[in-house]
Amino acid sequence: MTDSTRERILQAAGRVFADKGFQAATVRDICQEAEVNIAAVNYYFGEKQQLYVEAVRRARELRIAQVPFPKRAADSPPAERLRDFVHVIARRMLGTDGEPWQVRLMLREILSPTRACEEMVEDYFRPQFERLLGILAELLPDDTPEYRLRQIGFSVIGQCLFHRVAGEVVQMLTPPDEYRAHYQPEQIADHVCGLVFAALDNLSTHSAPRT
Amino acid sequence: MTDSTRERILQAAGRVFADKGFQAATVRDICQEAEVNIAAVNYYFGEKQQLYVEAVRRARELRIAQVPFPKRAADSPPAERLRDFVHVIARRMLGTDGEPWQVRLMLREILSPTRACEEMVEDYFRPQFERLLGILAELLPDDTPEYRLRQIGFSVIGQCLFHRVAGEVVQMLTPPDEYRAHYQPEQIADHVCGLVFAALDNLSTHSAPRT
DNA sequence: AGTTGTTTGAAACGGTTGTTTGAATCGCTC
DNA sequence: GAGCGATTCAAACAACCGTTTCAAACAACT
Repeated sequence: MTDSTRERILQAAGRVFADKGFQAATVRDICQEAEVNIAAVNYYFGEKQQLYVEAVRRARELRIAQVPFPKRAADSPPAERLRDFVHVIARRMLGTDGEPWQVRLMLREILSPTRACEEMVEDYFRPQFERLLGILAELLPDDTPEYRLRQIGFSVIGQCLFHRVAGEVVQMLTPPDEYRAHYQPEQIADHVCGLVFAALDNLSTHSAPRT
Repeated sequence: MTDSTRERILQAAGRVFADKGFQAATVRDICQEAEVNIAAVNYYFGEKQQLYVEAVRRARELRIAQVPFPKRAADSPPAERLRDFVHVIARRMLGTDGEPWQVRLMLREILSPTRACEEMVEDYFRPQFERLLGILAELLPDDTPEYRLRQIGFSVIGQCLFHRVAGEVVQMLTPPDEYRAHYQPEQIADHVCGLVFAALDNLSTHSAPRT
């Protein structure tokens, strides 16, 4: 919001932490990026660790604001709501709109959680995941056990997150023109939707899953 | 193989690099873990960077040796070969047999590739991925385009890798008893197989994928 | 035993780190 | 404009980093 010194430090810290990690990022790097004196970090945040925690929080806030959920009637068909959901999380994770450091910083926390992670899970991931489970419950037979809903939910998220985690390896394994043609966020979301819908169709008609 | 100084350094380096990252891991940490003098690192590897590269390579070699592919007739049904494949990569990524630092070190390379990554992709990921594509080609209609095979292949791997990347977050989002009951590597593999087989069934009967 | 090349050891080097200091500067009220 | 708290600045601090040094210990062969 305000373009104050404190805010400039927070965003510069986000960028530097995101592509170097906590240890490798130096407060001198961050302060140079923010065009601020070195002592400002200790003045505003006390220590490097605290700056990191607040930078992670800010990254999450900015990212959510950039790609909000579309307004849609709560009684629209569940298939449509699932499609919306996948597209939104794909764009949040992979989208080139906004700045990439925000998601990369969050990803670091997912991979090796620090103190900053608990807050991110409770305030952000959990409500989002509950929303997904609600949609899946409508698409599957009523007797589907909770644990299967969760497993399928993780499969949906996992397929999207994979391209954020392993994007560079995906690029090495895919011919360059094919990569450019088929690995935009929207297309990945479409593919995930297609695969999941196909599976759900089958799972809800043949009620017993394969063993 | 040999329990020489050099080998002890390599494995200690793997452990320390895996849970601290390249920068945060100090050669003093590594040498203390390996019970060798600090100078030994420079004697055997010249510099820290080179030690890192060789530690990543050793991690991969050890991990592959621990969970080999099962011998199976090449003309066995493709569905069976897919099941084998998923179970092997799930056990390699998530399995508690062997030591966990090996996979975590490889994961760091996937997330932010350094020089050590190219070799890992070409020698390990690419042949493994090609094997998967070959199986998928047998399970899908002949006119399925290459790019769709690859997308589905990434979906298979993505669902498994997710539990390695976000395992700790999954644990936070799942009731403890449910987690213990349903998130062992074998069960995750079974779930992925179930979902993928259900989708493939549907995609190969209704030849045109949903748009 | 003596010689040669390889491996280990303790100590030190220069450089960078996070953090602190104390003075200088700003923004404001009386 | 004097006073005062909030903010910025250059400089320095001790601690730690990767790397080097060089002598001691070892192994193998004549």
